[in-house]
Formats: sequence, structure tokens, C-alpha cells
Amino acid sequence: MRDVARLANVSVATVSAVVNGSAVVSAQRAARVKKAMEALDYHADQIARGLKTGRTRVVGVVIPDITNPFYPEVILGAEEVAGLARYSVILCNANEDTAQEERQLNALFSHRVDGVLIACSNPAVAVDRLLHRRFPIVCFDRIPEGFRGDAAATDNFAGGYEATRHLIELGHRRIAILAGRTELSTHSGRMEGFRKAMQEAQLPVLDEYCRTGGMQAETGYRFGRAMVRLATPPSAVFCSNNKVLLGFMRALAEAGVECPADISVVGFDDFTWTENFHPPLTVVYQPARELGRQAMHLLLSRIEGGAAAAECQRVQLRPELHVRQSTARFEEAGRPGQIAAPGYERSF
Amino acid sequence: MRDVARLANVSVATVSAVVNGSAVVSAQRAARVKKAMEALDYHADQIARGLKTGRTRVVGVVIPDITNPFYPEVILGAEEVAGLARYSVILCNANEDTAQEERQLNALFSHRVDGVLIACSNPAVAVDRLLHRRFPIVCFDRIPEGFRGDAAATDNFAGGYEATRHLIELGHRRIAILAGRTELSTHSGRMEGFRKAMQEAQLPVLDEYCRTGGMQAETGYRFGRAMVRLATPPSAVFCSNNKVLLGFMRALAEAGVECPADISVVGFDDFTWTENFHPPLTVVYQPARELGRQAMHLLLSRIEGGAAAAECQRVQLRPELHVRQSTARFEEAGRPGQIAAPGYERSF
DNA sequence: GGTGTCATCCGTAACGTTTAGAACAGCTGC
DNA sequence: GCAGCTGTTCTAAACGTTACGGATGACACC
Repeated sequence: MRDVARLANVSVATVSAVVNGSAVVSAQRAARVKKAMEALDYHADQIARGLKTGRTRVVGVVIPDITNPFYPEVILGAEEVAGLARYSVILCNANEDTAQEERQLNALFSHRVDGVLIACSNPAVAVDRLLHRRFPIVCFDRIPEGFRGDAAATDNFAGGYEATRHLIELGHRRIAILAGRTELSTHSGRMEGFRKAMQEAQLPVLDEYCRTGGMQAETGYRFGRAMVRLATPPSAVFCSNNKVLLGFMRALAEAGVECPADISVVGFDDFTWTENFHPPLTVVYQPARELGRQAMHLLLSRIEGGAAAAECQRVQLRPELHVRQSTARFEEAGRPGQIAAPGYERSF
Repeated sequence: MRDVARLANVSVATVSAVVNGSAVVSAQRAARVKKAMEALDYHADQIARGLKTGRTRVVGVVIPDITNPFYPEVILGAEEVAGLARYSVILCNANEDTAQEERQLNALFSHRVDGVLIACSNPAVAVDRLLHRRFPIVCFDRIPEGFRGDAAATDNFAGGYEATRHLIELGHRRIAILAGRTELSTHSGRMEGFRKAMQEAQLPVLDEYCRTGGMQAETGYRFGRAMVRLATPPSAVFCSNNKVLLGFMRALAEAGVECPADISVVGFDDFTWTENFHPPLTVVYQPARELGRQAMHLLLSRIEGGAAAAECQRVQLRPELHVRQSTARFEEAGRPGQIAAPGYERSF
């Protein structure tokens, strides 16, 4: 900057003024400065600027699992609107680990990011602390319990409800749920939707039909193996996590259980490959990219509007049921020896 | 920091010394300082530190398409080793757009990142400029032509070669290739491997069997539609990009062409879902996460070792062919009316 | 007691910006 | 001719660190 000033024969203040347009400078001088900047390939140092202004034009995004294709899609949307507003994003992958999440948050904070977008687990002590300091933070996807701040998420209750309704309407009565970690708002919401639908249809939700706790394919596989060994296996399953679903389907395949002939399955999240899956999957789709966009909008307006803005903004996105071929009508006396009770049981 | 110093009744220099361990300070004082830091919840400001030291402990990672599940997996590995070394990573998604890539690079640079990891397209003017200034930069996956710097990538030639050999050994003679953008090192490498295998087997590579240029499902779909309309369609296809493959398979399904009965397909990259695909896909797997780890190692050692380190380090990872059910033996007089020439053609 | 050697500690000048306020020049109006 | 404006430019003090060089005191040695 000093070099630019010298070359253009002005002071650094003038250079700063033309860079930021923060003060009026005569056309002639401005031209000189611009030429000098060009000549020296000058780019303002965001670090120094950040130190002085307290604003870095960097936001943090922390997600629990970058390997779950849902999140990259969200990031895509978030990055899109951040980039448009000339913000950069630091990405942190917490790996489903609260301790790591907290470390990441601290790192972000000491890097002086202007705000953070986070899909976070309970309990959210670190997040609450930040929020309490009026630090711009918005939660997306997973909203910690009791969180009082901006948030964007899919209507998980509706998603769970519709998925279950779909199964019920197909004639299923013995419906199981694989629900991921229910201490997360996402999965508890989907679970609630499931319960509501079951209750409305006066169907029981059996303990042995409720499996919770895991978020990886591995746990889905375990669930699947356990489920096929049940004396009376369910005729349909709602699986609220896509990675769990993958493992579950693998277990079914290994056990020779056919979907949808022997069992109907509806999953969560839709991707390019779900329609080429075997079988093409019925899923509840959530608009992941749009979620990323909206969440980042919330964050940026919080950052620019300051904490003075409206107390707490929430956006909720509607999921959509995409019906494909992993769900089929259930006939009690259907495919002989498979759907009918005794043969069905033995076939597992 | 001033507050901490005041509370501990020492100078800021001393606080800095205990934070960084950069000078010896008596145990008693150190304890006082630590207690004060605790009491005030002091965290060093990385921005100020960065300004002073010229090192930010942030690295940039720029990828061409976060929606391609290959890259998140790479990021996972990169983040893992960066985190261990207490570096944060700024993620940039270039969206397969050279102009955007250059903007991202500039942003990273003015944020004073200590180095960047990039999978970049040709021509790599921006990258070359950085490299020329001895800025720590390592290319991964896609290595621009003539790039003289650190790089990590899969042996794409071997991947293409093995995929093609596999098809040839299954008896295929009319083999097509869907090669993505061949100006990228990845796809040109895979293409070269393909050519080599074809040449060794004295098989012709026909123009109408070579489709290049796209990286999205949409183009794969177009390729597929065009290919099934050919007078003499190929009996096997090597598709060097996973998203293109998805579109291609969709086109086949729509046209009623069955895989592997009518056509064998081998893809690139392996994911959790490839084995549940319909049909389970034969693919050449590249160790994406390990690639991320190695690339980040290269970068960090370049950063810490300075430009003084070895002239230029390269690591190459071996891909593996994962054989599943999308490839099958080709019998000239096989499945009647499908594989035999005239009927085969009509069946499309 | 003077001198030299350590071991600690502190003052302070940077790092590259922004920004408040001072300075200055050219007008206008009386 | 001078006060008062306006419009432009500059000076210099921050922002929160680090690190160089000097200061201080304790101790040992002659």
C-alpha cells in the first residue's frame, strides 16, 4: 500500500479512500492510484483490514459429517450466497463429535470470523455462549434444544409424518423406524411425525420396531441384521438417515429379503443416485441447497444488520415425498410364503 | 491481552511468552498468567498474530465441484491432517469455472492463507503465478499441464488401463469411452490408459465410441441417448467420471438397454452406494481420503519446511479395480436377439 | 567492592490497514 | 482583505500481537 501511495504520489490514506470508496477523491488522483495498484498488482491485505475494522469477511460453517452427501449440498447453497456477498467460508467438519465441534468453534472464533453457520448437536453450550455474547450465529438442519436464535431447517415433523402416512396408505400395519440419534432435532422431529401418523391410524409403535442411536452405514447394517431375525418382522420401515439406510439395505440384501416384495422402505434425503438404486428409493426429499442459501442469508443479514435486528428469525422448508419403487402395497395374503405371516417369518 | 497482563501484574511481552513458550518465564509468573487467562477466558487473536508473524495457520482448499462425492471424501482426509497440525481450512468451490477459481484464489491470497491445496483446471495461470512467487501450493487430483510443483494424484493412467483390460478380458471388442473433459490431467490420463490397453489388444478406438467434454449427469444422459442410437452400439463402456456415469445409466434404463446383459459398464470412484446400485457397479476405486491426507501432508511440509525443501515432490496413489455386476462376459452369439449383431441393434 | 555472567522481565517498534481530525487551498460574500 | 465554507488531502493514532534489545537483579569470581 505504501508502495502504491509512493508510486501514485499520494498518501496511504488516499489509497485507502479509493480502494474503499470511503471518501471522495479527485478523479485525476483516483486514476493515478488505480494505475499504480494495477502496476504493482496490489491486493488489500484482509488480515490487516480485519485487525483494524474487526470484520474479516469470513464466515465459518461447521457440519457434523462431510461424508453425508446432504451436507455438501447445503454447503453449495451457502457458499453460493456467501460468495455473492464477497464472503469466504471456513469449513469445519466436526465428525459427529461434540468435543471436536467445540474446538472448531473456538478456532473459528479466534480467527475472528464474522459469524458461523452450524448444524450442531446437543447440548450446545458453546453455541449458547456465543449467542449470549450476541455473536452472529445461525443453526441449520440440527437445532439444539432450547436454542433461542436464528435457525433454518426442513420441517422434519412433516417429513416423518408424510413418509409414515405413505406406508400406512399402502396398507402397512407393522411399521418400524430407524431413527438415528433422537437427541438431534432432525431425528426427534422425524420420529414425532412417525408417532403422530401411527397414532392417528391407531397403530401401535412397538419397542422392537424402534431402533435409534447411529448415524453411519454400519449401524444400519446392524439394525437390518437384527430386524430380519425378529419373530415377526415389520412389513415396512421408515429410515430417517440416508447413511443408515445404505447399511440397512445391505443387510436386507445379504439376508435375501427383497425390497419391496418382502419389505417396503422409505428413506430421507434424495440424491442423483437414489433413482438408480436397487430398488429406486422412495424418499422424503429436503431442499438441501435451498436450505444452505436461506441459512446463509439469515446469517449475513444478522451480521450486517447487527444484533439489533428482529429478535430471532426462523425459516422452515417443506420436504417432499418422492415415491419410487422401494415401497409397495401390502397385501396380508399377498405373495405366498413371503408376505403371509408364517412363510414370511420363515423367509427371513 | 492487556487485561491479562494487568491482572497477572506482568507485561504483555510476558503474556506472549507464556502463550507461545517463546521465552523462559519463571514458574510462578507463568502460573499467574495462566490463571489470569483462564479468568478472562482469553484466546489469542489469530488475526493480529497473523498480521505480525505473516503466518495465519489457515490453508485454502479449492475444489471444482463439491457436489461430486469424490471431493468431500478428499476434504475429509485433508481436514483430518490439517486439524491435527492445528490448521484451519477455508474451502472454496470453483464450480468447474476457471474465472471463479481465479477469484477464489485471489480471495485466499488476500486472506493470507499459508498455502493452498487445489484441484485445478488448465490453463493454470493463477497457480503458476503463485508458484513462481514461491507460495506454498500443491495440486491434487487434477494437475495442470506443465505444472512444476508438489502434487498428489491417483495413477489415472493405470486406472484407465485396468478398467479397459478388464473389459477386454471379458471378451469385449467394441469398447466405448466417456471421458469427461480431456484437457484435465485426470481424464486425459484415464483416456491414455484406455488407448494403451486397446492398442495392446489391437482393438480400434472409434471416434463414435469416444465421447468427451462433460462432467455432469446431464451430459452422461446425452451421451447415453446418442450411443443407444448408434447403428452398431458398443458392447462395453468405460466411463471416467462418476456423475457422467449416473446420467448414462439413466439413459440406458430409459432406452430399455440392460446392464450388464446388453452392455457392460465400468465407472470411476467408489462410494457407499455403488454396491447397492442397479446393477452393483464395477468401478475403479481411488483412495480419495488418503489422497486428501497425502496432499495436505505435502502442503504442510512445504509450508513449514519453506521453499528451501526438495525441489518438487510428487505422490501417486494406486487405484484398485472393484469388480461387481455391471460388467459381464461378452459372447458374440450370447443372449439371442440382444448380443448378436442384428437383433442387438434392433433391441435399442 | 568491582566486574562479568546469567536468568528474567519489560518497553516498544513494527505488521498493513482504517479513520478521525487537522491542514490546506480555493471560493464566496460582505 | 478577511471570515467562513467546501472540497480535497494528509498526518497519525489505533487494532492485538510478536520479538528485538535493553534493563534489572542475583550471584560468583577475582
